[in-house]
Amino acid sequence: MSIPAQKPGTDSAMPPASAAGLPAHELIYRQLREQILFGEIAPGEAVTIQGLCLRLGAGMTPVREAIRRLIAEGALQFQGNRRVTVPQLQPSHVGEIIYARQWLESHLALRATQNAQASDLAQLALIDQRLDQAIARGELHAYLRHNYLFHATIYSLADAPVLANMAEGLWLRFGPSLRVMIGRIGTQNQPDKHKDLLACMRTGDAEGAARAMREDMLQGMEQIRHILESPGQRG
Amino acid sequence: MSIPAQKPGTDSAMPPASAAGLPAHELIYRQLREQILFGEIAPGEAVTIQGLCLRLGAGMTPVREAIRRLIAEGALQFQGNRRVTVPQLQPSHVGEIIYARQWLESHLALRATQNAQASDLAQLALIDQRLDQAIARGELHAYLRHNYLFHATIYSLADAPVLANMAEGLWLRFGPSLRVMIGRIGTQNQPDKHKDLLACMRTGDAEGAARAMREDMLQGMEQIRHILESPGQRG
DNA sequence: GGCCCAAGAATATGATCAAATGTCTGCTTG
DNA sequence: CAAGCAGACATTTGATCATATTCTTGGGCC
Repeated sequence: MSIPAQKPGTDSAMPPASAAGLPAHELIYRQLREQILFGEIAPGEAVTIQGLCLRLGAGMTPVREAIRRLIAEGALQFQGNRRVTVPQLQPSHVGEIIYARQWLESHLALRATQNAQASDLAQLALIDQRLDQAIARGELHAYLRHNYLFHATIYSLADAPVLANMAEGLWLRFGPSLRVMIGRIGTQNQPDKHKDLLACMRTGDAEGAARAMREDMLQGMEQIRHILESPGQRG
Repeated sequence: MSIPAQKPGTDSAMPPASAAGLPAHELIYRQLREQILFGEIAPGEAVTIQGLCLRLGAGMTPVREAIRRLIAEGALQFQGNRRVTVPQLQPSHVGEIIYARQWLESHLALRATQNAQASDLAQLALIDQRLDQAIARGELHAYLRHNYLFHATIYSLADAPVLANMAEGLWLRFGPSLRVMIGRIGTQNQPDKHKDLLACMRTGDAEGAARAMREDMLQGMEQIRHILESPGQRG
């Protein structure tokens, strides 16, 4: 996704308010994206433009633009006759996503290992530590957010904007189902390969990092596939 | 307010235009997409909302939605200060796209071979025949369109919507530069592997089809990379 | 050369029009 | 007489437009 370029403003003091100065459609896009990835909106749920206008207290135009953008990214789908919903992930789609993430994420991890500075590794370790906290406390929202942040940080380290963009796009597709899966199984039963991955990155073992990333991804995706194929689809 | 809207049973004069009934933002999106892929708008060129409103004779809202969508797909980029342009492809991006298309297109060709019916193969052969005509006549526009159509048809045959979507998204990124490249080199010097690919598909040799597709892609992308790295970037 | 002002373009709002869905009523039929 | 279906209506929602507002930018003036 495109992080808007440095504010061409005159001053140097960028206030910590992250939401300052950005256009409304950008803010709405981010809010909706968050809610789809981590939050309130479940797979299969329908969203209405006017409902969002009320919920977010915004006008129609920015909401419409944000929705178009999310549809283009696959986070929402146009359900034929004017109805927009969060897509239900199909088991066959999981297979496609696994195939794509295998070569995307492993390559991104490889390149990130080659580029990573000590400060980057420290930041990743911090994120992973917070992730462990969220697991221990069973905090669903924090778990999802930090897990995503861990991967997204590696994407940005890879210095491969096109591939990173593709990988982030895939998160929007399986993210909602990931949330359902974790919500049902719990954060406790989520072993990850982040420690292995970080160890490889520290020693510069790019191939090993790629392998760890691939295994980490596979673990999660197979659980999603299992949930989707089991009876008792969401209600 | 209570004017009973006559049910559209009073048809009689339904224009055969295929573009009928679709919302304006969808039509504008398609027009812009065409123009970026095959047509008038060159890499680096800036597009203004109001300019498009005049050129396409549409209101602002549909134009804005179409632009957001194209930005999300990477066909346009948000140039910081409220300026929207067609991105200039960087040589490093070409490397990323090659890496992605290797996996994507070969897999899609493999699956398409497994799914293809005789009628599908006939349609592909027809497209390729028209492509050869365009090459022989040096028709740039027809060449680009049929080349894209050939690949897009294979994507749709693969029955893998997520991967096909990713592959089509990549076309929007290198399409404009492909047009520049062909425009400079000419259609004559564009050997393709389409005949090999079709032969493999006819015999059910999925692996061979994947290999041919990969080689076809590599030929084109390397030429794009060469053009980008050569002096005299277009202006 | 720097600052102010004006023009133009993008953002955002609300209103208006059209279409679709869901409901309600009345008629027909078993 | 009750139940089911059909047709119209009303409400909800999406699509589009005209307009106000803000921000950038370029030129003119001091």
